[in-house]
Amino acid sequence: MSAPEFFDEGALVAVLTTQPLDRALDYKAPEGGCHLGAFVEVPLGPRKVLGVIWGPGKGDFDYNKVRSVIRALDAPPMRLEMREFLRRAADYTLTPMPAMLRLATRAPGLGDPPSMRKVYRRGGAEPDRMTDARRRVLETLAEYGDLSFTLRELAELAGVTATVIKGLVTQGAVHEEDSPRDLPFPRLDPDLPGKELTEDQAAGAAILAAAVKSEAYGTTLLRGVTGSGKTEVYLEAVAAALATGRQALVLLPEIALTAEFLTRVQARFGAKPAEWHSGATMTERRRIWRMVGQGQAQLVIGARSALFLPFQNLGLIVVDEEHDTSYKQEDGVLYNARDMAVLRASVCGAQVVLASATPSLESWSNAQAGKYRKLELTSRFGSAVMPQMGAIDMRTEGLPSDRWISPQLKAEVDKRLEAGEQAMLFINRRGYAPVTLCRACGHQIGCDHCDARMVEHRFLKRLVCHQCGESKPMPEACPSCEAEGRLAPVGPGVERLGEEAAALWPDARVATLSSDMYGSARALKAEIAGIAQGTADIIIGTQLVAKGHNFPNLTLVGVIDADLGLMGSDLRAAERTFQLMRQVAGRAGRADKPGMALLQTYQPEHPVIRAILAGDEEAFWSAEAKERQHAGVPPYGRLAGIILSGQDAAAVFDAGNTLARNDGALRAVGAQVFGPAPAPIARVRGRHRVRLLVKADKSVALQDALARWIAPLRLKGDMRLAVDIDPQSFY
DNA sequence: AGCACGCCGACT
DNA sequence: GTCGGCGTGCTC
Repeated sequence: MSAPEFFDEGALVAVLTTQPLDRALDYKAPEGGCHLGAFVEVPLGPRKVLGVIWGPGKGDFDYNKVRSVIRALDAPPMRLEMREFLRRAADYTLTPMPAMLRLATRAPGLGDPPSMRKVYRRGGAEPDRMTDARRRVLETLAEYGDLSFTLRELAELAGVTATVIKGLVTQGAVHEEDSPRDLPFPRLDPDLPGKELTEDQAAGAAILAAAVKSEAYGTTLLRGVTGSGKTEVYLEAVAAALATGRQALVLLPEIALTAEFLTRVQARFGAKPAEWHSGATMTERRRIWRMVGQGQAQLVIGARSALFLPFQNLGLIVVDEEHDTSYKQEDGVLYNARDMAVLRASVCGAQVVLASATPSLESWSNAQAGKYRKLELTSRFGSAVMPQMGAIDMRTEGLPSDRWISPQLKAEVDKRLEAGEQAMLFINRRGYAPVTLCRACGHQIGCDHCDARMVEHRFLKRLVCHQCGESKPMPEACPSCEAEGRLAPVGPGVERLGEEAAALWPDARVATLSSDMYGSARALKAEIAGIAQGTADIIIGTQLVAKGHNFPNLTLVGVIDADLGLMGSDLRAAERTFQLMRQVAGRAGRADKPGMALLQTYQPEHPVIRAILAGDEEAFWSAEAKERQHAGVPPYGRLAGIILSGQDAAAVFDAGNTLARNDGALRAVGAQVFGPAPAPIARVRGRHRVRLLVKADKSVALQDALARWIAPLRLKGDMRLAVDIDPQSFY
């Protein structure tokens, strides 16, 4: 027995709102009735709130008190598969449904009638007098044929003021009309010839295209080293989806690198796709949300939240750089976009492509177990080869404590400079120095709100907390002992490395790339594009440069501190270091020149460093898999974090202890609790945080047990509890 | 999330 | 008396 698809006026309907209520509420269907899944406006207390018709009403509320839905909004109803996706995502992440629904309704003016704007095109009449300015306007319009423009566009193109155009409108020579502001995206043409593919790539593309055409769920792990043409291959899967009239979504981890990507999409399909990210304006967001819902955006390139757009006919989701940690949302609703992509695809019968040169151990083991199809691209495009890799043993380099570029690395950079090639020095630390120490009393400057140290940013002339974003001017005197002029930077950051490089190579052009040094993503994109064209000889960069940019003239990558990330208790530390090193190394020698990658390390015999140098990925993954299997941790066991936070440290800890003591629901399924312990970030914006870790066997229905476990806990005051399924950060 | 209700301490 | 703190509970 299936739910009715339509409810007549006055019928009882259950409405899920975006307000944090724990269940749907009954309402009467509005005048004219409403569809199942319809976006509606309902009265809630004194307010009007957004909701979705979730099903027939339960009828367990005093009928006389049931109020009516105000109106159904002008948007296609939420599809069954979307509701199913939200429900299952909520179950998996233990997120309340309203919070899940909020993710799916993140578009402003969702119910507003289409907003209009004035556009201008050639009118039938001729102006009474012809002037230079008027002629330019008419010529511009003639040049572009039937197209129409906004006032501003036309004025700019013709080089006239708005007054001139308005004058022509009164004469009838230019026609003014209203047009919907939210325009459909230009059609993408999947039949345009793509880049020529190698045999290897063509075979992979054919497999993916066939999978997409099956219109059934399936996940493929697409593995290929940098430059192996992963993008070209999965764009053929996109082409297959578009050719069968279905929509496609490409998720990217870092919005800063979409410029290059968009160019490639445009080259393949002849037009730009929709671009969904946090920096988009309200207007853009609304346009994309609407057009996706009307099927008039065929392809969306986006950050993780694009997963919650109202696709009508989704056939393919690509998760590029699937191992990237930024796919894990770390505040608000805690979800991993990679996993949710697989869930969404399985619900709507779409294909997933997880693309990476260095997959996560999770995906690797799923492929190994046969749950995912495995596709490998082995040959590199063109004549480039993988770089020659080597370690620099820092124990024998004898560097002073305020210098980080070893003589050996310097010598190699010198060679590149002489040859007119580019070198990159990589360090995964933003700012100037990670620690500011008082030489008089030993005090380290920390954040007033968090338990993190403040990082000096000389570029901004401030101390910045990388945890909460708090910043303050660099003080003259020590805040603890008030000694003046004794504060000293300790340790390297990307800015300080840039300084050292500028001193070592005074005649070279040194470019320092760090996300916080550019006012906007646009400025950063422009800088990166410039560097690729050769505006710098030495590139100093953070994380940012490890991600997918193509620098054709780059032949040397030096990793300043390859040991960063090998320390600590993070279960994924080794995996992450391995991935990062491989990616950085992949930057070198992409085009027609052989590359070299040098890792500065104090522990050259460490298994991770050795695996990287040997280039033996299978050996690394097998060893790492064995370790995790032995420890019973993901992906061979299950982990969940419980984070309690509040103003009162003692109360938060007490609540944690209460939870830990009453762990019957967990023991019943054989799960263990560890903690409470101070959370990885023990204090954020003045709130104390305590974490418990729950570890269980892979076969355990962990979410159910967790829900039963935390249900009896009554949180007082401002205390909050968040469940983090599959936590990513451990320190 | 808001907002009302209600139960205690400090004031005109 | 009553103003206002914020803990508790409700919203169809």
